[in-house]
Amino acid sequence: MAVARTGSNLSQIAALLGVSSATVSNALSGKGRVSAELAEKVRATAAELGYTPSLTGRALRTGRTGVLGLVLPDIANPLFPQIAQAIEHAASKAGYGVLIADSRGDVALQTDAINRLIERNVDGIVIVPRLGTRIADIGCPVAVIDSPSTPGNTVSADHWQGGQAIAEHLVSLGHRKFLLIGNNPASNVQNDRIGGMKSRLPEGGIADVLWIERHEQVHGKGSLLGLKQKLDQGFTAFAAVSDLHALRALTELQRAGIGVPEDASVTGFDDLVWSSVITPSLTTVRMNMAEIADIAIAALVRVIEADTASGSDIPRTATGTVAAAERSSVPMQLVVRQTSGPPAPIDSA
Amino acid sequence: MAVARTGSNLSQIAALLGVSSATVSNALSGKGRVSAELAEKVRATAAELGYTPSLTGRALRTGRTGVLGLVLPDIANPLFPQIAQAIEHAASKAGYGVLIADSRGDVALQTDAINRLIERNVDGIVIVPRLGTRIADIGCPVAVIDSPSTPGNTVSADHWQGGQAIAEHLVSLGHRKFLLIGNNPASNVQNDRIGGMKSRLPEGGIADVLWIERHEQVHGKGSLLGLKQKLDQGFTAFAAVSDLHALRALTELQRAGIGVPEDASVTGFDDLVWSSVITPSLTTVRMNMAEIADIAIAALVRVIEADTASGSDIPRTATGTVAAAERSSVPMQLVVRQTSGPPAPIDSA
DNA sequence: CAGAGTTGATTAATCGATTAATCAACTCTG
DNA sequence: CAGAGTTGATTAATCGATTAATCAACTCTG
Repeated sequence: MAVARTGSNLSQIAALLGVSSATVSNALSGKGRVSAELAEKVRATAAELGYTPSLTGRALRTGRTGVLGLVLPDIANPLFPQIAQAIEHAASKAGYGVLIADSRGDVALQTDAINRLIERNVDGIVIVPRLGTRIADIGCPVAVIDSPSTPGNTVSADHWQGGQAIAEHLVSLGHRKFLLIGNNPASNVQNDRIGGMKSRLPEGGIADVLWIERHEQVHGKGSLLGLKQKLDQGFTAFAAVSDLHALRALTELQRAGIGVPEDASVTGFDDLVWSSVITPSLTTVRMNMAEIADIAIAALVRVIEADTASGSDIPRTATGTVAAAERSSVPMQLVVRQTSGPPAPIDSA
Repeated sequence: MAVARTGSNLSQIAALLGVSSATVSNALSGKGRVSAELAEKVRATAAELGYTPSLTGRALRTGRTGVLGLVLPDIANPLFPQIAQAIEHAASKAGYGVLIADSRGDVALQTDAINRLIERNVDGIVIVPRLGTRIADIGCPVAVIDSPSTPGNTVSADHWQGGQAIAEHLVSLGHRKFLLIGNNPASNVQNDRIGGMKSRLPEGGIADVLWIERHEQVHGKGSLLGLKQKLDQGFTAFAAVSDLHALRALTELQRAGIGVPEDASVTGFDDLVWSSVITPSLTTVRMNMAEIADIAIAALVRVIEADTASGSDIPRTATGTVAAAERSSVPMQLVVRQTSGPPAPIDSA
């Protein structure tokens, strides 16, 4: 029944050296009192045998699995790869593995996903909540990556500042009449981005917001956004809250024979993989996911280790805390490419 | 030190009922001999206490962690979310968790990623290998999702048949001169797709292949593909091996003032999220990822369970087998949207 | 009704690592 | 040189679940 593992365990090393397994454990962890020369011998034999500690054995004894859960409710989110990669890398550096739990885009299943992770005894959870979802007290340390304006947010990109950066860029090019394209007004992220853009409007500037979900409820899914008419109304800058919607706007304008960027500028958010290869390539704003992930993991690990240190007398509910970080927002970076340019001279004919 | 867990374990239930923990274990697993009424009482108290077995304890004893690893070396792959979601769902149905390991797009790091998973004692690994990588004997059960033409492939979409479906569609619309757009000729998936498309060429049909990576080595990254000239040379159908490249082609054509689909048809592969919202929406081919994942997980679980059943006397190397499935390819499905249409009438002026 | 067989439970070992408690052998110090 | 303190190790319990081995109490059968 016992599985043939990589071969070595503590007692094998111990037997080989004629010492107790406790001594081997102490030597390798550097915790107990072991003479320098014996410790060296232990390390040598461990290396020779290719010993890797059984995380299962350790987990059973210490109560910590060394695994974090990652919950990304909005699977359709094209940022998924970037986020997953960054989190995995940051966690791996901190000595943790990452278990994924998908909620198939369904808000109700988000709780299921979280429970599945908890059943597997994850030490903590990183969650990028679906729009509007409040993270209830879960009973295990959590780091939330959403937006700085969300209560309980651990760390996230500074979407507001990103909006400002895009708006400043467009304003400096001479644009005055903006169509801001969002998807769902319930999203904190989208609201921050739009708020940031609006906050940098020049005097006399105009910024209408087009919410795609509302538009589609009226005109049907995948319908045109009517950007040609907007252009005729004098809008020259089409600033979307995501590259996804920017792409939609760009192709709709191109299809209508409108030149980008000569006749209209288009901008996005997120710098998705294809943003740089389309023609014209997309001006956008990028988040520093690596840094966000590092901060989130660091904050989470801090809570986990504080939990363990404080011992078992603390009631479980107290451990259901949302991790806090000193820096809760990371600046976004403007990426100027080809879809933004000065507005066409006004047709004063 | 002991962590305050959800509260209940086998011995607590046992103590509460005044029986031994072995009996509780037997009652819940249905393995040993337990009277029907006692079994019922055990189940009732277990439910009452909200007992969930400690997977760590079980793992230590049985040598199986109930966790699978997922290796997706090409993180930039926009299919990532779909794949991860499908695998997680299939694994979850089979009672397994999914640990991710990212190799940051680097082939060399693929091995690192795999080793990290093995150190965490995953029971098996699902891998979508990076182009051209052969999966060496890993020392743990593996399921490979690549392409039917790859040796050692467990299951994958039938990329060849997908290519045929797209080609048949375009041929039936009247196209005769195709530009097939690929990225890297070392990719089995891309070669299958292109091979499939070529195999359905009508008599006298022409199909050139444009490999983007080679093109960019000459003309620089993100450079134009020169599709306008191709159109002038009589090419009417631009069939890419991925939606990503189809999007690149589409925007390049649109930017050059060429109407899609009136003047040229464009098709992709994969049905990525944005394919349906761009204008015109993209004709493409979709893989049935849910079914592929189900088959892959089923095959993997079969190997894992066979391993365990056969006991520990079998040398470890024997367990490094690639899982095989009865059905190793799953048909792709043509999705006709707006970017494909009949070719423009020949300018016989 | 003796002996075999069955039923329903318990005992005790085990998976690997960690760690508090203990202990033997030194080394000091006054 | 007795007693306190230190050093370097071992002992043994523990985390939770599983399971082979054992056992007591029945129920048959010839």
